Amino acid sequence: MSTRDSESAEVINGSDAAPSGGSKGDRPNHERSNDERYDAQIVEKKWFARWQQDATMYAAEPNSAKKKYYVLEMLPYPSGALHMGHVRNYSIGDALARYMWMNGYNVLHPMGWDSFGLPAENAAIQNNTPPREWTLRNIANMKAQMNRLGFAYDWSREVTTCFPEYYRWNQWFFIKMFEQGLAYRKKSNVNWCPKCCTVLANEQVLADGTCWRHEDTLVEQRELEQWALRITKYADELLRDLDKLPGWPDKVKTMQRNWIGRSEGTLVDFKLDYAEPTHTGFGPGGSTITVFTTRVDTIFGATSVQLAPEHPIVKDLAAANPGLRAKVDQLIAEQNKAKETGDIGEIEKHGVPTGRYAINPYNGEKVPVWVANYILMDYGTGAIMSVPAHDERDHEFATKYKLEIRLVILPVADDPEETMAEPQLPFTSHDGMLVNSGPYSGMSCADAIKKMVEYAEKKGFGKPTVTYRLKDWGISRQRYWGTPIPMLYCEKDGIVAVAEKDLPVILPDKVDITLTGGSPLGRVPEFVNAMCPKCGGPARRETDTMDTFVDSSWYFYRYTDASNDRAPFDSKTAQYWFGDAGIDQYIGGVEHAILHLIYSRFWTKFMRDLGLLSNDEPVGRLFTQGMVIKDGAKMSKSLGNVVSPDEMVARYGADAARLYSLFAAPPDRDLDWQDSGIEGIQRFLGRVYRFFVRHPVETQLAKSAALQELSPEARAIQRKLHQTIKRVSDDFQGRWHFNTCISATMELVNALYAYEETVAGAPSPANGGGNAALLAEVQRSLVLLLAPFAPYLAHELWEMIGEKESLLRAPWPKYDAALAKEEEVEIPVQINGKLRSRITVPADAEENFVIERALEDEKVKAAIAGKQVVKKIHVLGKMVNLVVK
RNA sequence: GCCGGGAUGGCGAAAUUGGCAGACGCAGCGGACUUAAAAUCCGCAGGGCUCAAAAGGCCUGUGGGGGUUCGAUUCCCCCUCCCGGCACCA
Repeated sequence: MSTRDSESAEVINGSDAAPSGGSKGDRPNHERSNDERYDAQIVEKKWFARWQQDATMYAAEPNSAKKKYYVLEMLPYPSGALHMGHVRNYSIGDALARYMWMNGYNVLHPMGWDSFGLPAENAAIQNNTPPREWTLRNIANMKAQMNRLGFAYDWSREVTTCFPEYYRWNQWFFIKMFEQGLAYRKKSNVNWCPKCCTVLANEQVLADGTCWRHEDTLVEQRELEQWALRITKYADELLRDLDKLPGWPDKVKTMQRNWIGRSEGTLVDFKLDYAEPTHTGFGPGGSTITVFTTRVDTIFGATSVQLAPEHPIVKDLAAANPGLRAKVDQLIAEQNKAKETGDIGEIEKHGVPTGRYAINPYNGEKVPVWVANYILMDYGTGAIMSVPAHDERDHEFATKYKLEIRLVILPVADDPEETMAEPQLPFTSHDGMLVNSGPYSGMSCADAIKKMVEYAEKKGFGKPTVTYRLKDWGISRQRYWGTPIPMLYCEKDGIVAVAEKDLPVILPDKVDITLTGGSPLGRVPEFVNAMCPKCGGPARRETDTMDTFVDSSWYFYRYTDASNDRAPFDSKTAQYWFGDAGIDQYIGGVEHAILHLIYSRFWTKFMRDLGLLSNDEPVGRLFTQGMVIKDGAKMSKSLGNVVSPDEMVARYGADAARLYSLFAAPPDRDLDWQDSGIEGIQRFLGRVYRFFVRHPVETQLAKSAALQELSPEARAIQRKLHQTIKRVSDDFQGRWHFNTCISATMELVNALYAYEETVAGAPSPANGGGNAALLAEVQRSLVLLLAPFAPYLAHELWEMIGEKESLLRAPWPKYDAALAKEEEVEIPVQINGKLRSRITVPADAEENFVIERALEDEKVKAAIAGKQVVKKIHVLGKMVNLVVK
């Protein structure tokens, strides 16, 4: 699923990092400080080893009475090594998963590999390593990296899409779609990337006409027959159901809306004029041109009809007219070139008259029929009515070719005099009044559209319609490393699906994958030659493979029942985890806003209609994290600003890398990586650790001792603790600003150090009494607050304070409003909105009391001397403002 | 052109409901510890002016301009710049 991973394999090197510290000889003076030093490498290795033996601590509990929570990060393409974007993505998900566990939920938090795809083939060609081998080695390496980073995944549910146990269900789904007419063969102009040597889906071509994997390579147009999935059947539902997704970012929903591109309009038949019979086959009563328009109200201003160069009528006309044909071929060439360079929006408009006329059914007027290079055959009907007065493109074209421009809409203004003023052309507003439009003159645009559509329907020359920009999903790929399409071509029976009992169609191992000469599978006779399941005769296998986006369209259902060999998954189990609303929280990059996130919505609706699911949508809440950048630019090899997670782990530890990626910016914003920043985090972790070393507490103390008789300083710490619990919990519950969760925790630690400084000896449990018990409670809570973000350190401290139960299942600390409440507050006093003084009052002091105190304040007295207080504003606990004259 | 998002110290950022702008961290400066350094701990710190200095005081400040309000980083109008997406889609 990863877009453009070019990082090569790097072996995790955390295990052979140099030991920190560096003191070799006897240096008794520094013994103490060395004991206090936190060595992340040693501590993390210790817990890493334990976690490998106790993987079950992460597993979801299927029969639990707890409430379920499904948190998921987008699965990576196994490119070789994790990059910082992955670390950020997974740190967010892991923190959330751990938090939800600690809050008593039954959490599903799985991981897998989107492991089919082109890079494996390209690597195979370069290094002479089979794609499977290369892929599996990368998976092993990246899994080791994930484990070293301490992400708590339920590996018992691991999904690897290139395994037959998985892709057989791709084939199964495909056959179901074929049976229902949702998968079909289609000959059309398709996007062809000369570097990938394969067809691409529309979604995989970037705005500038380049390939999503090769930004320097323009995609070509080729006419090919290939398999397509009828996603357009769900176009309307895909659009409507976006309204059911309040947990999705507006940005993503807007992008999907634009992509689906629903447009309501009218189809209108223009009869081709037969006054000039020709030998082209269009005699009297000849052919009809159906145009699509969203502005039928402007039809009395139509002064020509424009056809796409590839329109069938143009083909017929050109066939009989070599002069026209040459010009049309020229227009087609211009259009293709513009499509390839992505400049279709800036193409210079050209057109040629066909010499024929069409009849406007509303007024019987004959208008010339032209062919123009800016009309697209694959949108609407490939034919438009041209209204130069009210459409920018038509206006430009008509001006260039001196076609008539006829005003039929006038602007409506408040002032009736202005209404009649001639607008600047083209006047494209929908807010207007019709003129020069026969019986419709005087109507508003909206009314006219209604009446005109009614009339067209009554007379049978037109009807309302809806068109979409969204096209069916072309999924054939002329490459090797993908799911074989389970179809056969039989001379007798034609196109036949592989029998279900014969699934999976296994992707053969030893295949010549050179890029030329069509689909590699076509060169494997054992694969190609098969038997027709209908007649038993010889049949040829389909040799194209599926787009890898098929793999990721339903993988998250497979996690719920990953080893099922009778079905893609068990419906009941999937229903438990998906509920009605889908995945509770999905986290990934915004680059999949269109691709993966629209395909998987489509797949869910298809599976629902198949009876496998009851949810309409796969993802209830979606979070798109920002990019990790450095020196103001996205990390890339060519810029040389790549930060390697392995290096960060080796140098600072996994906790520091994770904590920094959450601390440096709110997760939805881009994160500017600074090496000095992660050093600060390392210092913080050491600071926490040192405090625990200096103040060893037994956790039982926190549970047993009474918390009364606290010194004022201890009471302040208690207050700070509960304020911190509130801030961290609120941010988890609400807006997910982990940076402020972490800074709040830092403040608590700073307060602990200040406490230690102020009250000499007070923190020691040797003092006994309430203060020591409180300190134990604070330290225990601090570990819990850190656990979602820095699991290694948290586990180490948890053990140090004598806790035995699993930290991952320990209950999240409870916030106590009474304990968090300040007794006294400092209130700013403003005079005319400017800060002049501060007074300290009891937190719940009444207004009169506070204002009285403010007026007694020396600085305030000086500021208002000789003036009259005309207004007194008091906001409880916030401020006082005195307005004086 | 259209649709999103953004602009706050030297830097990353915070201010959650209109109420002390700059929490927290980085970089910086000063101090303690040390033979020294590292590490650690403590402190200072938006800009400007005033004051011998300090304390203090005053002015100013959240991209720019206007507005609403006792009070605006926050709400409204206009503008500039940056990032992302879409774009002859009829």
